[in-house]
Amino acid sequence: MATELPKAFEPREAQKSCLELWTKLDIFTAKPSQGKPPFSMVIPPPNVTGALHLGHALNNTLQDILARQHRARGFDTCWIPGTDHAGIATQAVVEKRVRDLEGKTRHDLGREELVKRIWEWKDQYGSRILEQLRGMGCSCDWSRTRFTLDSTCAAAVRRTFFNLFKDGHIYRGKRLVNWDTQLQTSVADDETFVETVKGGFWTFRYPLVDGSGHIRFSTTRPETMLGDVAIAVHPEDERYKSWIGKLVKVPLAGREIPIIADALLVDPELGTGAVKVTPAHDRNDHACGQRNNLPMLNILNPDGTLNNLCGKYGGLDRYVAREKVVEDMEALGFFEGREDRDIELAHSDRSKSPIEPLLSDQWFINMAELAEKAMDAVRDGRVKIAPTRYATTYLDWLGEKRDWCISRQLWWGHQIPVWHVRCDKALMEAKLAGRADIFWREAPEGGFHLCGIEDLDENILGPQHPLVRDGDVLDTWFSSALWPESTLGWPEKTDDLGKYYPTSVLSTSRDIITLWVARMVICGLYNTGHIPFHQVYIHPKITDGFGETMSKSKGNGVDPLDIIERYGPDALRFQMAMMATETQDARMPVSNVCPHCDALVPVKQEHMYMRTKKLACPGCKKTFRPGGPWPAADAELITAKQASDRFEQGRNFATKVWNATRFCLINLEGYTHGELKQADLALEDRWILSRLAGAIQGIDQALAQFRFSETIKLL
RNA sequence: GGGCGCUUAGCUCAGUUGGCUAGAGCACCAGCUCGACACGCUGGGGGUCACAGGUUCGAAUCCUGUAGCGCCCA
Repeated sequence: MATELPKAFEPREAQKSCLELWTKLDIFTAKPSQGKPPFSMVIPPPNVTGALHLGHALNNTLQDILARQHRARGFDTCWIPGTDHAGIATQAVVEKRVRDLEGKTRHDLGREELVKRIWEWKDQYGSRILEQLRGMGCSCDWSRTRFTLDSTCAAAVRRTFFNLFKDGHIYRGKRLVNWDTQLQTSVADDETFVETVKGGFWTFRYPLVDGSGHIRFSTTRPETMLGDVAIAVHPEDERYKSWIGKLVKVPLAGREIPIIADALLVDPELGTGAVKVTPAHDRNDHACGQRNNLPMLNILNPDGTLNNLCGKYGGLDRYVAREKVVEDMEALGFFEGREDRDIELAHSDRSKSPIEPLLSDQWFINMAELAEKAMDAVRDGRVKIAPTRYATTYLDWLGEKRDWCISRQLWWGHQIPVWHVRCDKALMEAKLAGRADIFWREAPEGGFHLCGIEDLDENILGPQHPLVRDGDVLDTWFSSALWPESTLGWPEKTDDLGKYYPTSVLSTSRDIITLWVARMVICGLYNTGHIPFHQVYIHPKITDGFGETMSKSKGNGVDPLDIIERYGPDALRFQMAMMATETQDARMPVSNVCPHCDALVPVKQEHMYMRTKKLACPGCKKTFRPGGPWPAADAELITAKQASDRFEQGRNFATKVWNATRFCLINLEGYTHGELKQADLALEDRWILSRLAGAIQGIDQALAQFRFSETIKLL
């Protein structure tokens, strides 16, 4: 018993021996055959692209506290770790590497080769996240580690899609996407940036068909007149009230379109008070088109030229056509003037070319029925959300029942298991009769869609009718939405699924309540008939010293390993739990550690977005690069680690515990363990024991309410 | 534009159904080389609880309004 501890607490040594001990004892592996009651959680899978920052550290610390508390209280605890393939983000990273290193685009490589490269990249870098989790001391069941693209998850994705397709929840529809005309692909909103460009603001007029006058309107994109299907005015606008319902002529298209009333699209104070409506090429117009049941006329080819709907303008680049359209309108006397204007225009991150809103074919999940069931699960209390106010976010969003667009024009992800074919219905019926693993139905664009549980042979209908697989992949959230059941082995009836599903607690960030939490409830209910988790805990967010959330693009994330290296994992965890208060987000002002003299140099707001490439230490005057998610090491400048004196409190607490233990061990030298009788105890000993019992009780109560900060104080 | 949240000490934050003199850590000041611990111990200064009204015996806490900040959705 008489082991004297070293005088100072060395977190690094302690961490090493703890990790070894934990591994040796294998205490984190859940064993469903044990008779203990289950306590299970799934980790919100971080993107394989990114390193973890303090936001993850916070969430994972809180989950670890819950896991360890339940383990200590005799639960069979199963905390499943894993990572997310993060379609767009990951593909973009690897595409950029290929472009930078080899000067090739993904089209040069081809689909198969690119996907192979991404897997290689993932195998190389994906483990970093799991190392970070281990380094933080997370007590995950590593034997059950999953990846959203591994075979277990793939089986769940396939089965879910097949069932949804068969049950008629999946349909093909049109949607406006951000189209990159140079790369000829759609890009996500967060892959675009807005830049102010010099443009024009043209005013034209269309003649009323009954000859009673003209209606004037303005536009920044004259070429879209070729796709106009209506002119909208405000229903209360006295100038136009009597014109609503009348027809006007679009001179260059020879089409007659109605004047309609739309209070949402039109601001009567702006411009002429009349707006042209091009529902296929503008977001607001598209919404207006849907509200008013207008046709959608697509006038663009994928390469940014006008298509053959545009008559003599067909084949012209949209910008050439713009000039031509203006000229022709002027020649016809319908042009009223042009003024210069700065336009806020979305550009593609990758090609830097202007984005065109374009209508394209996509796959959707119909939310009407599925969303209602997910709402019921929260309304009747089967799924509890803490803090309770976030239930509103969840219910409001689901209440809109907006259909979920699940197709993405990418190569990295679960490819949509639908094959297109054109042939006679009789052939389909003959060839596919009795096949329970294939479901088919007529496609709205003609021919048939076939969905298979396994990949389909393209010659299944004979060589005259080859199947063509849909090239799109599923939205990353589709596979994440299955995470609670897929990680436990569904659709197989595994022991894990029986014991650990539904999971006990889901701890996550509030910004994905809709994208992730709601969809997990939807899919969990659909797949298993049961909710995926009993409780949802929404944790606060860590922001930087200026109240801004940490993100990769802002460059203000802090690597937990920097903190661990300087203060130790216990300090990190202590501080994370300390910051997890009920009501608000917590600010974490950080400093760069001068790599030369170890001085702390506070991070300032102007260092955001990695604009500052070089800093001088005010102490030793030497220069370094501030810490951040840089893509690569800098050959000339050392990159600073980051630190914050906030963590000293945690470090000091860890030292205090260490020394108290040391004190006990020194005093217990020669003491043999025996039974304690309350009567023998001195008053001060009884007091200590009662305080201990009180603290344990208080902590259990606080944790049951997810009051982590309270817990730390009780310690 | 709609919704949610926040504003308490120099800094970061607690303050649960309204109820003793509004608390903690860091920073600051003073004193402590005492056998666990200076990454420590003891003590101290520091607040018009964003602002303006209201309800109440009593408001940081409840209500209304104003301002500023943040987030989500359009």
